[in-house]
Amino acid sequence: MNSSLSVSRRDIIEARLARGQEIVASVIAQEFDISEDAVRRDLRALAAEGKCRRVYGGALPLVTPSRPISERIGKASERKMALARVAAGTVAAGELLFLDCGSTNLAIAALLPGDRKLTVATNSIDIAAAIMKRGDIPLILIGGLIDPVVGGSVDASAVARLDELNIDRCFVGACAVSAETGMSVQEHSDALFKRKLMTRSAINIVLATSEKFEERAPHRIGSARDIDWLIVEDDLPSNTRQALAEIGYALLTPGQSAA
Amino acid sequence: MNSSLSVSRRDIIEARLARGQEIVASVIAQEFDISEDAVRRDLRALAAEGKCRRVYGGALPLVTPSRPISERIGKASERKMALARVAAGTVAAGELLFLDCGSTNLAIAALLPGDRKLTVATNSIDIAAAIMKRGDIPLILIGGLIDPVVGGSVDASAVARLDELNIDRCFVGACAVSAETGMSVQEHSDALFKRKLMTRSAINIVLATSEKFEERAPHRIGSARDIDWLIVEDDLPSNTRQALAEIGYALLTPGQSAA
DNA sequence: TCTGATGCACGTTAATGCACGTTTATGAAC
DNA sequence: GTTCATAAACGTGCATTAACGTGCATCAGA
Repeated sequence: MNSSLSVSRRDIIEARLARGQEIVASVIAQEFDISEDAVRRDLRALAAEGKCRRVYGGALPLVTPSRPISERIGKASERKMALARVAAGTVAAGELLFLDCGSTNLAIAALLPGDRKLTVATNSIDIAAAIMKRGDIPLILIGGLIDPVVGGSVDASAVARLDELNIDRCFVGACAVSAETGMSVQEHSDALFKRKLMTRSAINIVLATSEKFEERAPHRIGSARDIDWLIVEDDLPSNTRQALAEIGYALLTPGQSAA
Repeated sequence: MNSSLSVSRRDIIEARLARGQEIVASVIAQEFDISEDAVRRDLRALAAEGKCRRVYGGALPLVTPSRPISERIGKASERKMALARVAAGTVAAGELLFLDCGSTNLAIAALLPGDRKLTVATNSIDIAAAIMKRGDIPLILIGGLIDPVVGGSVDASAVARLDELNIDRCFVGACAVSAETGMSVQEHSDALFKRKLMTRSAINIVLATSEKFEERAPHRIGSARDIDWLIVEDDLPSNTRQALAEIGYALLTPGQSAA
């Protein structure tokens, strides 16, 4: 790739930090095939410019509230970011990912590792914009008539396009989740799209903030046997968590993933 | 012909930079079988012209490859807005419009009248985002593999989708325009897409700021007989304007439209 | 002859990797 | 809970390599 120029390498690191990603020195060293000394020098320089916070083992983005406000406004809460970070950590090199519509999945777009030859497909305009802004991940857009509520295409034409993809890992959005009724969404066509989508993916993952367990929605898209992982927050009540586990949901949480 | 050879090499480097590619001096030297000194001289000259950023080992495009289009969004200058206003004024009620990729067309998205039962189709992520943000115009998105330079899908899959649309009025983007060579763009696949696009639309309109007449681009997309209107700025030199008119371009300008 | 592009020689500078001693985090032993 | 050992990460200095700019000679085309 474009690793031959040291300045562009520093630009790449800076872009990742600006995106909110953590930088691990040893990972960068391996990715660009240079010694960790060189990486440390880059990180030191970036920290000197105030672009990041230097920590033992790498660098952290500084969460300045002064960043483009428009970017932060609609941006996911810290809790969604935590779920997204777990989700981004599950991806394997070379996979074709699908990011379904949804604000939590939008957070994933910014946090995906940039060094694993991933490809991202999506039907969401916002997620497409986020991936394109990164510039380091090939993007396949699923077109069709845009549903203004969903913020992406979920019509028959979009469903038809799914047959052209062999998805490795799919992050499915859901409006409401419960142990009893499974996962549901508001729109009928959205539900049709998601059901088809899950059949086209080897691995299906749903991210659900704790609010999702309070919500109800009319159109069911599936239950435990349809997905491989359910990523939930640390504060989800243990009885809810137990109920989910008994029905067969494989749970992941930020706390457990950090360990 | 030595000098013309040299010029063409520099043009090639410049075109690559314009496409967002990074330039490695040693690679160029080997590719053209010249010494690195000559390459460095080229890069120094380009940097002096403000065409690139000189770095140790080569050169980087000024706008980082990651955000080619999104950077330009901000400066949808008043001049582009003026062209876009003329364009938006041409639409008739009930039409299916197509907004091709391009910052000028992005400006149209915000200026379209909201009360004429329009439908908008586009292959541009940024334009889709703009239309969706309005919320008052139905939107059809053309999907496919996203070309990061173009900022939208222009691959074979996108071209195939065009057959499903009967477009009433299409605003086609162009990188370079001239009376002699017609309208051209940087990317090959983009050119293929635009040529097909124009055959699917009853009316084709191109918006060209005056800079477009100074630019050159490799891939021709058409000439006077392929479009119905060419919208240009008021300050376009009258000899250029006359040359265009003689060849058969039907011109529209903000001044004339205001009258 | 003149111009401009080129390649080469020269001293200079930037980026890197390695060696060295120091600091930090972690976990086991007490 | 404190102490201590250990390994990983750290910073610094240094040598090496690649790229740099400049000046100059050369060569082809005008």
